[in-house]
Amino acid sequence: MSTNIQITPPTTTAAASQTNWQSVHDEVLHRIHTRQWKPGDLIPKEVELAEQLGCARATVNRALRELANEGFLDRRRKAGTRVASHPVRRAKLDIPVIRLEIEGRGQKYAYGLLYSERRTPPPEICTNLAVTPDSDMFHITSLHLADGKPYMFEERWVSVAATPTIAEADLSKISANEWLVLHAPYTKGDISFSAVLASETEAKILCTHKDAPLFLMERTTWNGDHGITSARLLFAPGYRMHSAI
Amino acid sequence: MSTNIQITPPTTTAAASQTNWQSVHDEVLHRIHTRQWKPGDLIPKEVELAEQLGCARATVNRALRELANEGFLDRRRKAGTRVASHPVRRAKLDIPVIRLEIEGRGQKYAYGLLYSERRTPPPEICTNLAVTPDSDMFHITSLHLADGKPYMFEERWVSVAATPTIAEADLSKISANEWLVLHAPYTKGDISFSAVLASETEAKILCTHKDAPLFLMERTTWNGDHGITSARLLFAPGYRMHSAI
DNA sequence: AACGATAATATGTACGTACATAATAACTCT
DNA sequence: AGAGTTATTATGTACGTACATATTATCGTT
Repeated sequence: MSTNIQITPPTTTAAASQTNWQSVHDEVLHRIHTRQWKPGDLIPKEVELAEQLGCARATVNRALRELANEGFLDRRRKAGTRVASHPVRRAKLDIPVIRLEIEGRGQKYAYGLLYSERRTPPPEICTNLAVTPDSDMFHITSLHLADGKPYMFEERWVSVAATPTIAEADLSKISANEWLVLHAPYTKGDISFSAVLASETEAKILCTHKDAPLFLMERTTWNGDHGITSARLLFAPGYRMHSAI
Repeated sequence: MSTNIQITPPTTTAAASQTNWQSVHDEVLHRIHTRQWKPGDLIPKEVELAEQLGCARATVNRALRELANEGFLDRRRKAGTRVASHPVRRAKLDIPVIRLEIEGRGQKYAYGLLYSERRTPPPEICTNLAVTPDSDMFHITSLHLADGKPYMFEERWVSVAATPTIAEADLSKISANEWLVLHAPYTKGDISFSAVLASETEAKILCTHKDAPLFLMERTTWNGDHGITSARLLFAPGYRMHSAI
């Protein structure tokens, strides 16, 4: 089986591109972009590509696996690899702790606890987190500010059963969000985004007017079957969430 | 031929799990979740973990690499691997072709071209896509419907230079969005989300009232240094975008 | 003490081999 | 022909070895 002639001692030479998985990745992507391989097309099998490009199958495998993750390829055993026919674009949303998001833009972060009470949850939270109506929970509302201006208004329910130590946390110093990130790991969660109108109260808190358009992020997190927290994050008018594709 | 003699899990736990990268992944995640390894902690090096878990370093490497991608670990050569101290949650947003999104929910999709003109772009599009004011472009607005009800209103500029064949596309049959996905691959793009109020016209088109809160998605895509298209997608009230974490 | 060169080291990658798995294709039996 | 079984095949994974690379740690030299 004919070695591909691996060229030379790979040392030293600033050889343009040795055949690494990244270059295979780029080459395949290039062929897709230039439409040599069109959506739906079956591309050569790993062994063939490896031979063509002069590298090991493992290397091709790595490259194609990444491309499949990124949504450019569809791969199935035995059936082979084809260019995704409906290129689902996969945007990666990094959702940082709000403090870091603000500080990352060079603004000054501040945080204020508005309200905190230990009480039983309302019905919609029960269904949301799958807890009983007599559960021991914290209800917390707080405001996050950037450069002194209201940035995000947070309303949150936290299950004490799921995170017993929260009773000891000083939530006037650290935001519930941030505390939870550090102390209450979760196994799954979901997040949704929508647009809503500001209520009278919300408007007052965010220093805007009633019926202003607000960006709303709703998050629920779980640890196994245990609902941990459910949060409603309302961003001040003008907020934009963005991401590269 | 030849039955491979499955070498059954010899020692270790009766756990049905063989040591594959997935199980290493889960085990590490478990240790993070149970706070055996806390945010900021340095975890054992790959060779040690491999020994502990009875597998090859490559297997551990694969598992840890995935965990780093998911944002749970920070890895640096020589410095080792530590639990991410500010767990950035990485939500994967799949942004499908709108038709598939609607059909995927079992609703009936319909599409109407409202307006299409070949003309030069306004200033904000020029800066947006880095094209000259005398560029040859298409300006297209259209409406996407789910079960006969307005779902999303699309306003889009497409550079003819970047996608010559669009002149031949029948945009009353296929949406510009979908046509572009199939015929104009891009190398990079960005996307942003915000909340806005419906203008008079927008309200009429989306069958809602003026000043209704609308979810706005703005997308720009590029092929290399070539701006391809810039779109403004306005979703009817009630729209929610969601994602798992 | 400051600085620069050098060694040490954990992760990153490449490769070849071997086997596992899923899905299809081919075949057999009724 | 239809149903069930077996063979085939492309991807998926595991492993050991070897080497690359980015940092950090160490050691001299000034």
